[in-house]
Amino acid sequence: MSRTDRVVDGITAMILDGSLAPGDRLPVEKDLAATLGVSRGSLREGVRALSVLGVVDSRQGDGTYVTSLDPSLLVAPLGLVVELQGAGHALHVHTVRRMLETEVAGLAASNAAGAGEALARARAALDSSAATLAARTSPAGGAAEDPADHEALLEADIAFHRALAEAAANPVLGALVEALAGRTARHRLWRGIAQAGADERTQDEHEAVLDAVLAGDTERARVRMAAHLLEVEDFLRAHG
Amino acid sequence: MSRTDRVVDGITAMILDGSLAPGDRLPVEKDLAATLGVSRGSLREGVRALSVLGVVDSRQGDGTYVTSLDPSLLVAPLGLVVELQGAGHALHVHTVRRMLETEVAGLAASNAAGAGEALARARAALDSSAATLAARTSPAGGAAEDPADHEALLEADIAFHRALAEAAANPVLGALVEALAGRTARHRLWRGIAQAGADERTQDEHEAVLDAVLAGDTERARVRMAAHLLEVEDFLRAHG
DNA sequence: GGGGTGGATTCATCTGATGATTGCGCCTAC
DNA sequence: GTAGGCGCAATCATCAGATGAATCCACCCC
Repeated sequence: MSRTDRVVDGITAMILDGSLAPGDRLPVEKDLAATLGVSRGSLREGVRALSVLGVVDSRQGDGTYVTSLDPSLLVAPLGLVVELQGAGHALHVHTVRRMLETEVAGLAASNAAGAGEALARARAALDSSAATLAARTSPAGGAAEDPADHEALLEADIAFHRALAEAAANPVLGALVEALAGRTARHRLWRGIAQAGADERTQDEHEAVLDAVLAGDTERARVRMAAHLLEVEDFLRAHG
Repeated sequence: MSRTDRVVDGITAMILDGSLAPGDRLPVEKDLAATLGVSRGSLREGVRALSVLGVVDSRQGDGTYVTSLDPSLLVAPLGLVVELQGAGHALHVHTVRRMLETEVAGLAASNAAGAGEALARARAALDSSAATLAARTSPAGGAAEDPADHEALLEADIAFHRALAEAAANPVLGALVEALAGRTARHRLWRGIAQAGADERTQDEHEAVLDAVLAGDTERARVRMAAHLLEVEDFLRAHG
């Protein structure tokens, strides 16, 4: 086992056995290096690795702290990994995303009564994208999309799905969906959707999902979300 | 942006734009450090971080290579992250696991015809655990479980779910399930199940799932897997 | 032709030093 | 007495150089 691995294992072990809790500050580099029996260089490599994983956070002039260990933080690096998959497993990734988002819609519908704020954000996101679609200069299906419109629709799409995930009230589920539907992946998708002139249809599908969620109709919400993402998958197959 | 981040971004960018493909060898540390404009120490921190993420692999005396970038490799660090969640989000994690495994069962049933080998391994895993249950000295429900039996049941459980995931033929899905149902998490679960004397029942549930999968009955496979994992979740709530 | 051996290459690790940033206590001015 | 500014100490960030360990590969001997 390399020195760096010893560092990573040592620090995670300290977190697991409770000697380091979220928010706690790690010993200074020199002391921690001595404790773990490695040099400062090796220690820094290990700490940096944990930093990339979102487990700790180093601040110059201050110290190194254990993060909150929130799922959203820790799953973030998975997004990078999804990017690296490239086109090879894009369809597989999206299949999993569809499964998870379907459950998100179902849970959000079940929780509709207690998730008013999150659902209001979902509503606002759809209003925003509707306004963009109504106000844009070029007609639907035009090849010369306004890049600003494109960006606005992408933002609204992300906001909509994120708000639904919050309404589902499962942070692990939300974090995974966020990681799987990465920004660049979505960027590619939306390009294809816009080129096919299907952005208005996407808007309608989003509206249908939200209607079912707001009505607390779990099954309809699930089916509509699944159908929506199957459409997206078709775009992946056809234009991806 | 720190130097190390520059290193991570630089290397991932090279992979994304195709100048580095899976299996390729990275330039030697000195050259790469010069290219990225950082010292060797900073370069090593960045490379080590990517190594922990499973993106690259350094071998002393040889060189540093881009890994296969298989989902199973890249999702592995997620397992560590799940461990760190501790009891806080255990139920949330398992809820997501249930969702994914339900889909695994469904896909495995759909693919039953073309996944004979994987399903044979699932069958073998169940035979193994059945033999363990039949041969064990202490009667069911005994508090004094044989640790060896406990370990054997755990192994068979892991093998069963893994074989099903292979039959589902979606590597991303399989990798996620593997990460979510980590070894130590399962260890805790099985302890609770054994103490409650429910290991025979678990065996029956596994058998029911496999029957439906082998019959190619997607819906029955899904329902039975979901029901099985709901049982497990009840143990989490009661004894976790 | 096959197997062993040596050198060259490359990563692994350590040591020491310097700069940048932050936090905190003290000190001064009002 | 209080508020604001200043300086010092602590800490991480980064660099440079040197040594050890593992691997690969070509060469040589048999």
